[in-house]
Amino acid sequence: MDVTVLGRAACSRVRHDGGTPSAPAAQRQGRPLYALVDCNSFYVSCERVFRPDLVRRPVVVLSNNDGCIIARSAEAKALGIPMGAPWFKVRRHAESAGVTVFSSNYALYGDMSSRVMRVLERFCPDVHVYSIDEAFMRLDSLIMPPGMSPERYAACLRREVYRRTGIPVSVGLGCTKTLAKLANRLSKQQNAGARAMVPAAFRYAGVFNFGAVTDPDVMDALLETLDVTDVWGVGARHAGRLRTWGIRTARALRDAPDDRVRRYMSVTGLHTVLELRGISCLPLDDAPPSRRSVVSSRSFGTLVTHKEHMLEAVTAYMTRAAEKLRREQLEAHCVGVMISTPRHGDGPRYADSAQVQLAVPTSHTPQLIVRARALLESIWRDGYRYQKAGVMLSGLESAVSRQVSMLPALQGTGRGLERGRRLMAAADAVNARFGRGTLEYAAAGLGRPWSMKQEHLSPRYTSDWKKLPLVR
DNA sequence: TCTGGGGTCCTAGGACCC
DNA sequence: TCTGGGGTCCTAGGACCC
Repeated sequence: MDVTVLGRAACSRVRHDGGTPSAPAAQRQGRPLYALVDCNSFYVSCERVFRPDLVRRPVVVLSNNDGCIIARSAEAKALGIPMGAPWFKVRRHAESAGVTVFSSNYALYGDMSSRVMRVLERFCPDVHVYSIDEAFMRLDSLIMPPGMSPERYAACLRREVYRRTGIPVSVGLGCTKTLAKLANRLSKQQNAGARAMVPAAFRYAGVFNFGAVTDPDVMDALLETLDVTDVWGVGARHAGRLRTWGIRTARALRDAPDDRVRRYMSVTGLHTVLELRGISCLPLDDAPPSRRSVVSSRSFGTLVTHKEHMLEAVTAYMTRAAEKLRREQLEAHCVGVMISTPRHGDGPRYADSAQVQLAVPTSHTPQLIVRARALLESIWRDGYRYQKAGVMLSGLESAVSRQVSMLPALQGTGRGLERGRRLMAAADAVNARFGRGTLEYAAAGLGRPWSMKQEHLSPRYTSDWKKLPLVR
C-alpha cells in the first residue's frame, strides 16, 4: 500500500475555515506526509541509559553553569518542578523530594543524538535533523509494505530506536510540519484522552497521526484540547496578543482571520495558520543553507575581575569557535567579542562588544585568538565584576571554494598558509582521537578560576572508553 | 551567592543610488 | 513655482525555536 494514498485521503478532510479558500484539488494531489520524531525528555533519557536505577524516578538536568533546569523526567514534572526554573530557587524542594540532578553533559547527548538519527535514516531517506533531539521525516515518498499504515510504520521505528539506543521517542504525523509537531504533542502519555478520540485501529503507543482523523468534528475537538502556545511558532508574546483577541486554542488560531494574523504576526505567523489548515508552507529543508555565524559564549563559574582571566576565557572560547568553523569547512571574515556583567543583582552594569573585519578570511586559531584578544583590550574596563564573555565569527564562507584575493601580500604566502592548515588539521585530529582539550593553547590558562560550574556531571560514557561502566 | 547557549527569520527605518 | 519612484543594503530590534 502506498502511504501517499492514506495521507491524502485523511488530510483532505481538514477543514478550511477563516475565509481562506481551500487548496485546489490539483494541489491536494500528492500531499506530503510529515513525521516528527522527538526524544522523550532527551537529556534525562541519555543519563538513564547508563543509570537504569533512575528509571521511574525523578531526574532533572541543568543548563551550563548549573544555572537552570532544561530537562525533567515525567516524575520530576509531576513533582511540580518547572521547566527553566533557576536551580538555586528549586534546589531545596527538589532535593528533599529525592530528585537526582545532573549537570549537562553535551559530549554524551551529542553522541546519543547521532545514534538515534542514524536509526531514523535506516527507515527513511528524507530525514531533516531539526535539533539535538528532534527530526522531521517525509514519509509520503516511501513505498510501504502491504498492510503497513503510517501509524504502524512509526510504531516500528519507535521500537527500533529504543532497541538500538535505549532512548524512548514519540512520533507525530501530519500533512504539514506544524501539524506533525502538534501530533507529536498528542502522542505523549499525558494526552491519552485526546488519543482516545482516534479509532482503535489507528492507535499505537507513542504515535499520533492527524491523517487518521477523518471526521472534521473530531479534528476540531482535538485542536480544541491544545493550547495556542502548543503550536510551533507561537511564543509567549504572540500568545498574549492572541488572548486579547479571544484566541486560546490551536483550533481558534486555525480559524483566525488571515489579515489580522498577517499584520501582527508577519508572514511567519500566517504560514503557521495555513499549516494548521493543512496547507503545507514549510518545506522539509533537507539541505539547509550553511550557517551564517558561529558563537561561543559562556557564563563564568565565578565572576571575573582580572583582565588576565578574561583574556584566558576569550582565548578558550575562540579555540572552540574555530574548531567548529573548521569542522564545517568554513572561514570567517569577521571576528567579534562581547563581555557583560550580570543581568540580575544590583552591582554596576556594563556590557560591550566589538568587531573587526579581516582582510582575508581564516579558520586559523592562533590568528583568530590574536584578533579576539586585541578586541577584548579595546572594550575591557577595570572595576567591574564580569559574568559572561563570548566570541562570534561571522561573514562565513566555504574554505574549499574561497575566492582568491587579488593582493598576493594579503593572501599570505602559499606555503605559510598550507602549513597553518596542516597544523590545525593535526591539532584537530589529536583532539578527536584523544579527547577534547588534549592539545590546548597556554594562553587559555591553566587554573581557569572562571570555568563553569558543573557539580553534577556524569561520565562521558560513550566517548571515553575509561568511563564505560563495567558489566559484571 | 546562585537565572544557559546558540541559532533563525522578519520588519522597519535610514542611507544611498539612479 | 515645483521636491518622484523604485531599488538595494545595512542595522537594530523583536520574535521564535530547542
